[in-house]
Amino acid sequence: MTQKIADLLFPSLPFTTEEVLAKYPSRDLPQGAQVLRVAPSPTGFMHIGGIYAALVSERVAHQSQGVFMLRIEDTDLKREKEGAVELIASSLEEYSIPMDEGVKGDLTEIGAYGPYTQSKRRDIYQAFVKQMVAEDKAYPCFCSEEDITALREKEIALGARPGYHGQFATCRYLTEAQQEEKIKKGLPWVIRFKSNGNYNEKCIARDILRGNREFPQNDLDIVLLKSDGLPTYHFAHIVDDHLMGTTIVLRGDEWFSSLPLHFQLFDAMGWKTPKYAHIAPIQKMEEGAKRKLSKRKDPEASITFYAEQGYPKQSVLEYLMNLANSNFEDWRRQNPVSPLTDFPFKLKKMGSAGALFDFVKLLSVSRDTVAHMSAERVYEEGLEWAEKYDNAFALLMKENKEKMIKILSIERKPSGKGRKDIALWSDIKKEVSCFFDALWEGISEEGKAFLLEHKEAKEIALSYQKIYSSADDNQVWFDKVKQIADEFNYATSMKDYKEHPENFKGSVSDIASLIRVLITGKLQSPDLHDMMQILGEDAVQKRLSAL
RNA sequence: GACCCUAUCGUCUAGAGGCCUAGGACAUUGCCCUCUCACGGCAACAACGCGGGUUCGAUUCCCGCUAGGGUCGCCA
Repeated sequence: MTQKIADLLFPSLPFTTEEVLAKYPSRDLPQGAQVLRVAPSPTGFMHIGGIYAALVSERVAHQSQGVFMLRIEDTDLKREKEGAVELIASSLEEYSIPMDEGVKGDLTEIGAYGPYTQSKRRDIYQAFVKQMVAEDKAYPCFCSEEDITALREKEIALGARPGYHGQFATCRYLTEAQQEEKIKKGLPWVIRFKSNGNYNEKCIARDILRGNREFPQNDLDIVLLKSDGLPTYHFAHIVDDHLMGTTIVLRGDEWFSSLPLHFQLFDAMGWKTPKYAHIAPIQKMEEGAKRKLSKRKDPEASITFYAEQGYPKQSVLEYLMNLANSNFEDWRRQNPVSPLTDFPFKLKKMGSAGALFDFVKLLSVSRDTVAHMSAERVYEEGLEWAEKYDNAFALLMKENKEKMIKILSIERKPSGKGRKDIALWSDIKKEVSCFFDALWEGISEEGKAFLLEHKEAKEIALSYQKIYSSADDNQVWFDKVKQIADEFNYATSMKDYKEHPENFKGSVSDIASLIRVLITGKLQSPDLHDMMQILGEDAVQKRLSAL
């Protein structure tokens, strides 16, 4: 009976649902393989939470010998921004999150279950929606925006639940003749789901992370197909994830409440439901309260923030992985140089409460990550960053490649137990500034304060200057520092000093610090002897006599 | 308003009735090491939101309360 209406609504579709289904055979995958996808909207903004979800999804898929897809959910033309798809695809590429199927940075698509861009799947959705109308599982609705607003007001006034449901779902009760008349009149329409749910009865929603939860059944006749002919999220989700063979739908928390609806839709189509995992959004602390990272208010919500500030991508990934599975850091200690992909990630170990993004911890993770890198890699990645965000410094780095690598090599050990002064690529400049006249900013505030505390700083510097030689090896170098210490009545051994501090003006530590301040401008630096070797005799002499 | 989710040190968390005197990491503090700063090592500080049950026993199970968060769109 309703076939007539279905034909009237969709007079010319290029294929039937049977033909579509035939083009999407079930996947031939090993036992236990999972198929996951990440499905962002091209809004021109790449949220850090999107990378988080993608990282986790990719791990689950590839660890199980499965498939990871990138699907573009562009069914809302109003929100779409130019270049947004490229941004999404290239972000995944930059963060080394490899996808097997989907849209690539150059906008081409790979994979046999496409297209992976929803706006290119319009006919597919329409074929299924047409079938639903024919089967009386969906119906056209001619309500205008004003009608819907009026309906809501009426419901609220009556104390009823808002929404298009039950007796309030006016278009549900239109006769076929009425439908036909309205269609022929050219009234705009949408297709709504004819829900058979009863709000007063319960249903069970299963979630991998939260377990089985009880919900009221869904009785909302939600929109399946919008007046522009594109599907809503709900319908696109059902159709795509069925056709593409998704086995686990990993998505944000905000979808949890839609679970009864989605189960109901799968059921109406006669399809097997995938498993679901809802993850909590990343939060931030503001005025003592946690709240979701907002793309409007929080620059750190966007991954461009991390790129600009110079956060190494590896560090961000390590931190996110730690947020996802807190035992990651234990594993990392045991396996300091293994690739991230060796970590046995467990979806079930993810927490269900929203995690607070902790920049102090991120920085700590990053220092550690960088400490494990070779000087060459630090140079290369640092240069890559500088070329985008600090041209002048990039130039200097390129002109002084060998010297830069020598500087970065000081106290750098493969074990990662060496220097930890670089967390961000933008830190490199500060750490090498004393080696280049163009960057040298003189003695820092703390350094000046230190010098003021030591009245005889100038004499010490001059005495030391006389005996310093760049030919000295580390041992000789330090013996000379001690010699100066002795000369000015500073303890040459820390032990002596600690036992009888009253016998000395200070310790060799003060002498070393004094030299360090004059040479590097700072109170902290990697190995002083090595620093002075690289600086060279002339520059050292100049700095020592600068007081 | 209705429905749903979440709740352990400052932060990320471990914990799935006795293994908990609640463990780890970051941060903080102290000590040690050392040829200086750092690195590293050791230690300290520091938490089960509140109230009822169930139980011989509850951080763990149940019920309230409270506090955060989410959903209720022709946005995803």
